[in-house]
Amino acid sequence: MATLKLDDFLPYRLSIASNRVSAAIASAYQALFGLKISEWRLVAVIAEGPGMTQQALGLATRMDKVTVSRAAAALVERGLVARQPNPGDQRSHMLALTTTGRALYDDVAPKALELEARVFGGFSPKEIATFRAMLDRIEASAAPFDPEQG
Amino acid sequence: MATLKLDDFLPYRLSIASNRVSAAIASAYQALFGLKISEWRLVAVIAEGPGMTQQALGLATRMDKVTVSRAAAALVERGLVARQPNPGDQRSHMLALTTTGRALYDDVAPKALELEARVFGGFSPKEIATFRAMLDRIEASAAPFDPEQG
DNA sequence: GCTATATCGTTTCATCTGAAACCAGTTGGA
DNA sequence: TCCAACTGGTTTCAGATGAAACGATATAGC
Repeated sequence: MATLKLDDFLPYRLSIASNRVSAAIASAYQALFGLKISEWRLVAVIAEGPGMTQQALGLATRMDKVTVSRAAAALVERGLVARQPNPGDQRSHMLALTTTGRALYDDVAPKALELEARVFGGFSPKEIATFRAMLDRIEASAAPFDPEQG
Repeated sequence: MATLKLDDFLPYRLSIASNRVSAAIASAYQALFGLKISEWRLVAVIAEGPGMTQQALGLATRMDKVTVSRAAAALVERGLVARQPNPGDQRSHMLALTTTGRALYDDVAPKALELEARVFGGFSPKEIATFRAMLDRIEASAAPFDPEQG
């Protein structure tokens, strides 16, 4: 008879920790900037490399195309992102930050890093590197099970 | 102008890794046993220490009382869990596994450990301990922001 | 060219989640 | 012994999520 203590079960611990962090971040973004996490992710990726289609954004953020569609629509609606025609394909558009969007990004980014610093504040640079590498390995070994092929 | 590469942002990486693992586990439980993660968590905790109220289960699994209520109802409905009167308080019940429920648990637990082993297979015992300790710290430092208090 | 198939993005629908309202039962004071 | 405040649990409601169906455009094979 196998025994399993829930508190020792790593997938459970991982889920709890991740949910707590996400909840903290989500409520901060919402309160400070009226942004959802999915919207913030899009802004961050578009800021890095403007002129991406939603399909490319989905790959970059590992989010579902439905989520991307809704987040993009909200950002366009708020005037933070503009859609430009994609010369090569009329089904899609190139997304870029507007001036307002850029200003918001410049505002949010430092706060995001600050939040990260608070949550991972006790970690040394070496520990951060170790943790990041572990997440990579977990992500890779969990992916095969996962239907979504990000 | 702060720059933030999403792929380097730890809360993002944590969320992605956790979601992948959860999705893998959820679909396995669903396919093999018809259990949701919340239901499985309840079964695991009740197996460890029978005779808990839903309130205690919520604390042990860190799940919302609504989630616990629904998971418990589903398990009772399926005959895996039985409610016994709580002599000290008529608002609540003591939950325990039925014989069927115990049999299911004995069936699920090894599979759960197997899945965990597959996802964390590349980790040495020392790495597992390190990772667990890091999750503890993250959980602790994210909790203060989080409205839900255990 | 023309048609079948594939792709980008949106919409619809069914499910999951938790906040808030709610009901039943409990407790602490006057 | 009341009644007000509280607590355990359920129900209701609103938001988030993703699978599947859909419309519009692109592409490949004939």
